[in-house]
Amino acid sequence: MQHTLPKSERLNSKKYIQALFRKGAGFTHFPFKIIYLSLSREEALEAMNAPASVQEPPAVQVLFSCSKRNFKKAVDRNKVKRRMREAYRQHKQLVPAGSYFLIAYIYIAPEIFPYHFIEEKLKSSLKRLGDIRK
RNA sequence: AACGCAGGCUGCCUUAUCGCACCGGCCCCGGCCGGUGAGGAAAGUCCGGGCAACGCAGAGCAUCCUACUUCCUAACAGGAAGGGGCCUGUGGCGAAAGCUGCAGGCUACAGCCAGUGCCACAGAAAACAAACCGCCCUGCCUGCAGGGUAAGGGUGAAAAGGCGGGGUAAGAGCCCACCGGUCCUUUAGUGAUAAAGGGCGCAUGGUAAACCUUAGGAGUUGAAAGACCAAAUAGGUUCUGCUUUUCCGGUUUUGGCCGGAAAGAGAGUUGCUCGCUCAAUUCUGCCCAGGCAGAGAGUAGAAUGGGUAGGUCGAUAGAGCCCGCCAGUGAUGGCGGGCCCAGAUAAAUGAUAAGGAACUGGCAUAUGCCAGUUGACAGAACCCGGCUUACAGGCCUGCGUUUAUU
RNA sequence: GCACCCGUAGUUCAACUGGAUAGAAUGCCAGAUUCCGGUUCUGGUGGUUGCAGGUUCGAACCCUGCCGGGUGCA
Repeated sequence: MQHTLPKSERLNSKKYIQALFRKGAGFTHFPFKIIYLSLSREEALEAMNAPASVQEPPAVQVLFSCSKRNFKKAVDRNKVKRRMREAYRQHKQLVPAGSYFLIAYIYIAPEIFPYHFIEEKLKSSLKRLGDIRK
């Protein structure tokens, strides 16, 4: 499996973001809050916003966010989101394939942690997600 | 040399691997190859434009903004140069007050002799005036009355030009010299203004970041503007207010028809007024010859309810950047040459490693070795010109203080 | 992205559109009342008027720049 994270694997549909936050289940795994939602294949395809030529949607569409309340400066928000995205890219093979999912990672800690801490925490959170799905 | 303050410049570089966004090319149509990829403030959103829409965006009033002069600019509340005022340092003259040269800094700096308002407390009095103490004159009942007086005291942030001399009963620009003020003239300057001369004894303190006056300027809304494509749906329903008019001409459908003119609820234009533009003005019934009622239409307001949550353009070659020459004190402008430099849209710049460079500390002092750090403020969102604010370290300039040397 | 509003004791509000110790309620503290607590009464406490400049003799109020909080807009 490749360590890539193209646009098709990132959630960008306004409609499905709203659906995820309204209907999705979630848990807290410090320093993240994780919300996930299971989809059918057709829904996953629509959520991609991709051209009609694409037939197979990715297993997971993910989004990363952090609150403006905790980080007032845009630089800090960008830094946190980039670190989360990098950690997810390195370890996304931990999510087992088979069904279609939307996942939101929300950073809830009030301070910025170094990359390796975030990486470890994200790894363990992905394992926990896999257990839930079983 | 060290420290502090102010201003300006800079804001680590190179390469590799993995990954992200855009552009170009190839082709087996989703992969490969190549290129490019945050800032001086991208920030605050405080000014000024471009651009776009508003049915044509005209006049007056209101409202808001600006305010020494000249210039620069697409424009500006920005910038440059200059003038006036204030402050600091230092030198000269002088007994002092003060005057003046040089250097630096600050300056929302039009008008309170157009008008109005305000100036608490204190004080006699806070502005066409006015007598508390004091001073002087007169009268007599010898401590009171009448009068003169703004030099002195006291109050206050501020007391009716300042200071000296004359003058006087005591005083007072009452008179005079100097300084200040104001008006006029001349000269210099594009101008603010400056200098000189003359008139006026000068009856008119402060406040316009108080109302206001004068001069100049501003239409409103902002890319969630706006244009197009696709999808969906219902320019839906209910209630309330207002309007739905008049005249002229023709006519063998005469309670009708045709043509013309005015009016017209209301809407749009910036808050108001005018002006301009748009604008339903129809049908049926009854009474019987111009009225009533109903429906419909237009319009304003309120309530209630439904759909979409995608894409393309706008949108990245511009008042653009770099170099040189010329004009100008300068901001800036002109000419020539070269260059293409982010365009995302739940929102692209990250992670890791190596080398160099810089700084800090230690050993040691041509300089080498070892260790550590690469840090501050901060992330484009239609684009420009400014302003303001934030900023580790390094470099440069100016000023001040201390120490050392000459 | 754009437009707009508001900052006064710990809290909720005043302060005559510039005038002197910035008030009131509540809260907190102490005392009185009670066997104790509450209620009630008395006294006290608490403020860099968000911050920094400016205008003025004088600023919570006027002007400028920052800081913080909030609201609306397809």
